[in-house]
Parts: sequence; C-alpha cells; structure tokens
Amino acid sequence: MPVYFIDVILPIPLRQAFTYNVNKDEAGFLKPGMRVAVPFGKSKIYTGIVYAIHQNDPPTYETKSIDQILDETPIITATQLKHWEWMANYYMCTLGEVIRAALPSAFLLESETIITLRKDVEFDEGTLNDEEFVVFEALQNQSSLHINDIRNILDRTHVVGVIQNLIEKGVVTVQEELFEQYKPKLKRYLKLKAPFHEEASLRELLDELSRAPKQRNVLMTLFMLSATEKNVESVLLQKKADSTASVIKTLIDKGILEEYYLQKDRMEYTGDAPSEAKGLSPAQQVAFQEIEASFKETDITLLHGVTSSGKTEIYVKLMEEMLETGKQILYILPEIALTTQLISRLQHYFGKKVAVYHSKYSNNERVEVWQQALQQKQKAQIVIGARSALFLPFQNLGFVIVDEEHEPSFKQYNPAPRYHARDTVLVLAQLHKAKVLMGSATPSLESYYNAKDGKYGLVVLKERFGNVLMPEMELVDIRDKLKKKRMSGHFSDRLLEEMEEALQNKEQVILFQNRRGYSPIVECTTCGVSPQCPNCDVSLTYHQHKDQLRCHYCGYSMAMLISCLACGSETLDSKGFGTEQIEEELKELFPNHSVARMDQDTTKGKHAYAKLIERMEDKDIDILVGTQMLAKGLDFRDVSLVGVMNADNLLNFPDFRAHERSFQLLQQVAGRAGRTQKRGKVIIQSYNPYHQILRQVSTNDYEGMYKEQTEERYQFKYPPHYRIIKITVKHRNFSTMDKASKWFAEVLKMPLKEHVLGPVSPPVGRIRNEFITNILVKIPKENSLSRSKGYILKAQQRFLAVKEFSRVKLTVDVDNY
DNA sequence: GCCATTGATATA
DNA sequence: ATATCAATGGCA
Repeated sequence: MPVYFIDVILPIPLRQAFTYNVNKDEAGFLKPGMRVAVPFGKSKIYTGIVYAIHQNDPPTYETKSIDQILDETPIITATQLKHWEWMANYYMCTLGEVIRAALPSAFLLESETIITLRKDVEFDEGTLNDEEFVVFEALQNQSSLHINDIRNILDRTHVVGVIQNLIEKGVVTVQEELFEQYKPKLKRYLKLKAPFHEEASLRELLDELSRAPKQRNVLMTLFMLSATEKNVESVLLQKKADSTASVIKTLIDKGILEEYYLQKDRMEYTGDAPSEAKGLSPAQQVAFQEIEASFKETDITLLHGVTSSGKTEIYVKLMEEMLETGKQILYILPEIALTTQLISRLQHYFGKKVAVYHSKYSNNERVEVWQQALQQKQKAQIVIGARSALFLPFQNLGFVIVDEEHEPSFKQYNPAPRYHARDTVLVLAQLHKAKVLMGSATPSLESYYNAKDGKYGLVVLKERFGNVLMPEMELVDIRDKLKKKRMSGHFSDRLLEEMEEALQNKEQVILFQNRRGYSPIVECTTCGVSPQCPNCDVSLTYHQHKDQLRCHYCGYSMAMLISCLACGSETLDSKGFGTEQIEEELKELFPNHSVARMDQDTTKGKHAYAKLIERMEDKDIDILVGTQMLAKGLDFRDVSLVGVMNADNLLNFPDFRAHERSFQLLQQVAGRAGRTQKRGKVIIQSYNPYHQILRQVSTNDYEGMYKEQTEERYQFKYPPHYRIIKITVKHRNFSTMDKASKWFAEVLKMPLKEHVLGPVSPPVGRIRNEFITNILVKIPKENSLSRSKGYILKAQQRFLAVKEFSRVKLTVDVDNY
C-alpha cells in the first residue's frame, strides 16, 4: 500500500488536480513547483506541476505512480502559484490552463509514440498487406518512426489499426518517449594542456614548433587572448589567429591543446558598455519627482504624458534608482512595440542587465530567461517583455512598468486564460509589494477613472520633449468636398495641398487608413447582392494582388467573380477602400515619389517590418500608408504630415469602446507628426467632422473626452462603473445554439436578474460554420464579483449536465475589454 | 457486413 | 486536452 502521495496539476482544462503515489524518498525530495512526468490516460505521459505532498490515500480510486521527477529544484515559486491561482479564479479558468500559458513549452514535455522494428522475431513478409508493407519498408531506412510520420507515409489520419496489426504480427514494437526539448547551447573553448603550464616545458614546446609556424601562431594568439579573457572560445581563436580548424585539430590531437565545453547564453548583448542616461528636461524632472512622491503614498501610479514627451527617459531614470536596491524590474509593453528601437535603447542604457522575453523568442531562449529570473541572475534583473513576461518566476520584484497601458493587445482573448496583462500584473506587484508605473499618452478610461478616484497616483506630463509643439489638427469634411467636386479619389484638395508642400520640403508623409490591410467589399449594382463567405456570415473582401475574394474570419478564398452570382449581370462594383487602394491612387497622384504600405500583408515576412522602418529612417520612402500598426511607438524624425483618410469607420465600430479607441488611435497617429522642432500637421478626413470625438481629438481634449465617455458609460452600464462578463455560446447547429444560450441566460437571470443581457447575436453571427451568440453579465461595482461568478459557475455545471448541450462550446470571458 | 466517422466518457 | 471506446451511418 502506497503511503505517500502528490497532487499534480496538469496543463489541461480540468478543474481538479490528480493524485499519484510516490515512495518515501521521492516524497522527501519533491517540493511544490517541481515538474514530474506522469502517466495520464491509457498511454500518454504528461508533464505536471507538483502542487502538494501528503499522505491521504484517495479512497475512491487506485493511484498510479509517477514516471519520473524532472527537476532538482522547483521551477515555480510559491508566489507564482498564488498568483496563478488568483488568475484561474478571477478569469474563471483552470489552473492547468494558466500553467499552459505561463510555462515556456519546452518545460511541458509530452510523450510521443515511437515505432521501431523488431529484430528478434522472424516473420513472413508475405503476410503483410500493402499499407503494412509500406510502413515496414520505411522502417528499413529509418530506425524509428513517430505516429505522425506514419500518418504522412500512409496519407491518412487513422493509422492505429495498421500499427496494431504490425504489433500482432511481431514486426514492430512501440514505446512512449519523452522528449527533452531544451538543450543548453554549448560552446567549445580551448586551453593549453596542463604539462605546458610550466615555463620550461612551454619554451621547449615553442622551439619544437618552430618548423610549424601556423601552429605556433595559434599558440601565441592563445596567450594573447587569455591575457584579457578567462575562457578562450575556439571560434574566436581561429579567427584571431587567422588559422583553420584543421590546425587547431592537430594541436588537440598532439595533446598540446585541450578542448572543453561551457554552457552559453543564447542572448548575449554585444553592444557597448552601459552608458549614462540622458539628462531629463525640466518638465521630465518635475514628472519624475512627482512619480517618486506619488510612490510614497500609493503603490500604483499612472503617468499621463502626451506623445513624444519622453516617457522612456523617465522610466530609465526610475529603473536606475530601482536597480540599486537589487530588486528585479519588469517592463511590459505591447508585443508590436517590442520589435522597435526601444529594446536597443534600453540595452544601451543598462547593458547586460536586460533580458527580453516574448513570443517571438525561441523556446530555448525563453527557458534561459526563466532560469535567470528564478536564480536572480543579474542578466535578468530587468526583464522587458510582452504580456507573457508576467509569468516569469520573479523572486524579488521591486518595480513594474506597464508602457502604453491603454493598448487593447494586453488582453488575451483566446485561448484561456483570457487575462488582461495590465490588471494581472497589478496583482503580481501587490504580491511582491512592488511599485507599478503605468504610462500612456491616452490612458484607458478604466485606469484614468481609478487615478481620479484616488486609487492610483496620477502624474501628468503635458509638454513634448524639447518643447516641440503638438501638431496642428485640421478636420476636412469629405461630404462637402464631394459636393464641391474637390476630391481626387479618396484625397481631398486640402490633404493633397499639404502633401505637396511636405514633399517639396523633403519631408515624409504618413497616411492612416484603418481597413486592416483589407480591400473593399464587392457589390452588384444591379441587384445589390455581395458575395458571401460560405462558412461565415460576412461578405468577402477583394484582394487586388491576387485578384481574389477572401474571408477575413476563416481564410476562405475564391477567384474574383466576373458576373454576379445572384442575377448574372456583370455590374460588380467595389465599395469601401483599404490601404491597397490608397497605395494605388498615390502612385498615380505622386508618380515621382516612393510610396510604401504597412499592414498585415506587407509585414508578414520575418524582417519585413524592420526593413520598412529602416527604409523609412533612411528616407527611402516619401509616403507611408498603413493601418493602426502605424500608431505604435514609431519614431520618425522627418514626418511632418499625417493624414487620416477616413475617421468614420473607426467611430462607427459596434463596440462600447469605439469612441475611446478612436480617440486613442487618432491621438497616437497624430503623435507621429512633427517630432522635431518644426510643428507637425495632421489632417483628418471625415464625413462627420462635427463628431464630438473628432473635435476632442483636434483640440487634444483628453479631459473632455474622459468626462463625456465616462458619463455615457454610466448611462449604458459599462466599465468603469460596471464589470462585464461575457459568455459566448457556439454550436454548429443554429437551433441547438439558440436553445442552449436561452437556457443559460434563463438560469443566470434567476439570481442575477436584470444584470443579465441577451443572448444577443454578435455582428458576425457565424464563423467557420459555427453559430455564435453572446450573453453579457453586467455587475455594478458595489455588487460582489465573486458571488456573481459563483452563479455563473453553478449555471455552467448544470449546463454541462444537460445531454443535449454536451457539444455546445461555452466560453467565459471576464472583463472582456 | 465492414470500415470510417462522430459522439460520449474518463483521465488519478 | 485527448485517447479510447461505443454508436451510428455509408458503401462494397
């Protein structure tokens, strides 16, 4: 009878932990936060996290024993586990789901079935059928195959049967194998073998080598290098000595040199030594002091600094001070901003104390940063990263910066955990008793509300760095221009005039068109029908470069039609416009200037984005057209004009944040203009230039926007006054989905009454052949959030028990904004 | 009648 | 999540 047990969390969406038995030694060795490999289900081996060690034998089932222990020491701290439990609880998902999101995937190994040929058993090849023979033959060439290889070889998904037959006939055996995905990168180093460390023998050796000048040269170079470096890398030696690998090999073979291997960090900063931060301007200095003062009162402070006011310098100054306390610093910012100049700037300031962590980095690199943070290595004293960086095992976090705090990309929508990085990191900071600075030129209403409410400190920086003026804004009424025939394509005469002028002055122009790189909708002018996606409830959009119609949601594509599918007439016309079309028009309007486009389509390649930026910096591009990508952290000195092609499609977006988002986006885009001494100009074209938000954008009236929007939010019961939980119901069958969602809403309405809204169909009611509907729960600030969540959880449990709904997909999104 | 696909179910 | 088992349905 086993006596010792461990509870293991597996990275799966199940609420419960799983109990395994261990022996006495293992029980003594294991600690919460270590990884173990455990058998799960009939054949698989999973990696799990030890949650607890105890002696309570589960009464209702037999425990299995663990497969192996994967760590010497925990890779997860107690604080992390606490934080993750909070996340699972708050965002209504399982701890396993949090773990899956949190750990670099190299930490979570899964077993794979390996098929190998049996050598010990004789069998008759004639008994094999065609498929079996193909597998047998493949195994002649390769010693082992994965299940997936066999799927590829046989070109079908169900291969278990074939493998089963092969096992029965004694041809193959299978085993489950765990793959260690993380391999520390090793580098080869060279040193002189011990006997030659003595002066006399060394002299002798050099004499001996007088007839081998190349080898001698290598040795001399080695002496030279070891004067400055502790370990001499073989690659370096070869290069410095201008020698070849074979010469070095000879020296090793002769027993003169000795090779050894050391683990190397993949990401080594090789730039200059850290440099002093630039001095702060008087305005920055004031803000800096205000932040310090604010931190004496509260733990969280919001820095509202207009675009190009030099927030980064303030962050750097604060980080410098925090470095001295020896505590760790986390700097999180939106994914896209990470690809820019910011990292190199920070590395320039802090040199080797900066580690970078985000999804673009390879698995191995992420594991290294993880270990460095865990061991409190200096290398990771400052971690700069995207939202996932908040999962790192900080031991002693002292300071957190959330840059571009308003960015919607801090929220993860799919898969679970559907967390908001800004809010989640606040809880993390609280656990560490760390200070948090959130910065933005256009704070989110929620954060600004909290600041006004006294929950956060608030520091305002109104002045742009170097006293550069805020750009001059001009609203252009497209409707009026159309009437007066002053539009050339999508360009008003005003915009063209300004563009001419800027280009003449050798300045650059940025044009903003928020049609996500997609091109127009096609419509038949005879019958008004536009081609629809067969799998989703949306119109297909036209893509010029492939002459295709494509679905934005499922990726479906078809060749552009010649005639209307409904009435057959050849009167297809396009409505709306995207960046592609603007680019086209520009090439006609400004044939002598170079035009480039920045959107999802043109930044797909690995370095495409960086290349565009470089070309822009080199003034290789005169006019840059792009989507909202342009709004994020780009800093070009010679852009004097920013044009917004059409502000209306932003404002008319069906979302309660549409106005706030429009304000933020337009302000950020406008901020790209005139970052140096000359005052920039922004032209916003719109059909509705009297729209409040546009007025507020053009006068930089954040306060006005804030007041009006919070008022509106109050009336319509939205955050920051109410909390929202969105429940999404999906099913292939409309009536099942409909029935299920109505059932769920009814059950919720019993305890939550009028706070339950819906079910309501979203703008796109069907995606990938699944029908979708939403139920919203709006919880007033004064009501208990956890109690409301309890009701939802209970309803969810009852829902799962209904047979009819078992295949209905239900997702819960807390704070779905 | 057999094979393949879809659905239900348990995972310790 | 996912493998496995049971049930259902299509085609030789």
